[in-house]
Amino acid sequence: MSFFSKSIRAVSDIIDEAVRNVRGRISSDVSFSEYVNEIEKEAHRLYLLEEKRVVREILLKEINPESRLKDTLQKVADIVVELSTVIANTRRSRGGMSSEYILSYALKEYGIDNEPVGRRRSKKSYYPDVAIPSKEALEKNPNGVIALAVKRTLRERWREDIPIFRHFPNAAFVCLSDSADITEGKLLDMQEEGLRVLFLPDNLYFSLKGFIEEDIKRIEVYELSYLPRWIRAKLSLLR
Amino acid sequence: MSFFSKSIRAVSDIIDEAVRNVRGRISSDVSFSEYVNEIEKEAHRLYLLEEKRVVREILLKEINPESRLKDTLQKVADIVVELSTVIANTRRSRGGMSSEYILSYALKEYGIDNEPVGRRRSKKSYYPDVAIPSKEALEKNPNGVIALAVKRTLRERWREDIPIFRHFPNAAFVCLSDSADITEGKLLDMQEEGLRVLFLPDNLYFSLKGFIEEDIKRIEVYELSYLPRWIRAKLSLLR
DNA sequence: GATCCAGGTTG
DNA sequence: ACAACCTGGAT
Repeated sequence: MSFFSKSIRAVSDIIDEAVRNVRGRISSDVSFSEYVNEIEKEAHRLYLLEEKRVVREILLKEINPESRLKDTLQKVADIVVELSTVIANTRRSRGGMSSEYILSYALKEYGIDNEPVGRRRSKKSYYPDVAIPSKEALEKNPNGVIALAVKRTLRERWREDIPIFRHFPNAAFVCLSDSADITEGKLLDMQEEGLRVLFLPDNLYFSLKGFIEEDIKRIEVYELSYLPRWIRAKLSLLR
Repeated sequence: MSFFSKSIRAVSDIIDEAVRNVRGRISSDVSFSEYVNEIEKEAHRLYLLEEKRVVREILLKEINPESRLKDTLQKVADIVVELSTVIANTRRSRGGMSSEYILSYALKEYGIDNEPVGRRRSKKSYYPDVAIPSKEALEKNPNGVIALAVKRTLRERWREDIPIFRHFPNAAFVCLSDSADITEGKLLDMQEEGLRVLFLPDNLYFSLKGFIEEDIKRIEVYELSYLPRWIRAKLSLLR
């Protein structure tokens, strides 16, 4: 781990603060989708503040503050290039962690027992990101568990999560960011590749509702705010 | 496109120079795997030089060279953060393009007609990266074409390429970098998920040969140097 | 050691 | 406009 990443607050720290900040300012009748997205945005804002703070710290540590740029250009350029990789990949990893934690947290708030699966999947690489009610159930009772895969944005990466639909009869793919890159073409591809249950942030769902009702017959597509009710309905069937 | 990325030489420019440089220094009996990996490394080296040149250019353009760091810290930090995203993602995109071009180029050198498919796949998102003998054949004669998916490194992204094995009877996954992250666990997962033909750089293949022969029965795993011969054998069967 | 992609660039 | 890249370390 680099100096950069070990100087930044833990993901859970930032999520906790984001939750406190969002709680203080939203109304109690906010939808599940809005709640999740508000936390996500606030956590992102906090992270970027953190990031800039640490970058300034590193620059001051590595370069004499009295020096002129023309004399340290080579060194500054080296730092930029080296930090680029670390900053970008820290963002990636933590962005993903954040999504999983936020979804897990919000579901608990809505009374749904669940456990984030974490990176440690060893043998079972097709495991989901969030297990309902628990990770243990993934092993002991795969037919009685609800398996959620979550991504902030999609790109082509949604394909990586298709296997959960073959391994768990009750699975769903959750797209978290309300500015995620979901398109009609992607929905058609998802349908073709075996994605079976999809939750989209409310705004994205409603903007695609017409197309979905017309052309997507083999995926159950729902608005994110329906997720807690969908889970409860599934759980009552599984009981 | 940012100033950064439009100031860097085109991918094909760098590959061309890399090929010239490598040609001038390798022996004529080098293996296909070594040839590909030498080009890949030289292209990478040239790219990093380019990158640093452009970073220096940007710093000089954005910041007064006479200024002291303590007076421009905020601005330098802003540039670092902003450039991080661009630099890292330019690397990603171009790294991928380079792999596809290099493989395509090397196959042509070995007398095998092929066409890089490019990003434009519109409807057919399960298309491969390199089509033999042509992109046109992907549509017109999917059973008579050889479809290659190529990645520099794997991470979990190899899963994205599994669909080519369902869509093309003659398909192979090619792992290009001789320091790619291939492991025994990944080979087992690939086998489980339906990857059927895999080419690994010679060094990686031989380091895993024992495990492969013992535990990987449902993937045809070959050393990269065998690829041209494998393609010719397939082509003669398809004819 | 598998998975993330606080994601812009590429064609 | 859009799908695919991951010259990839952090988690």
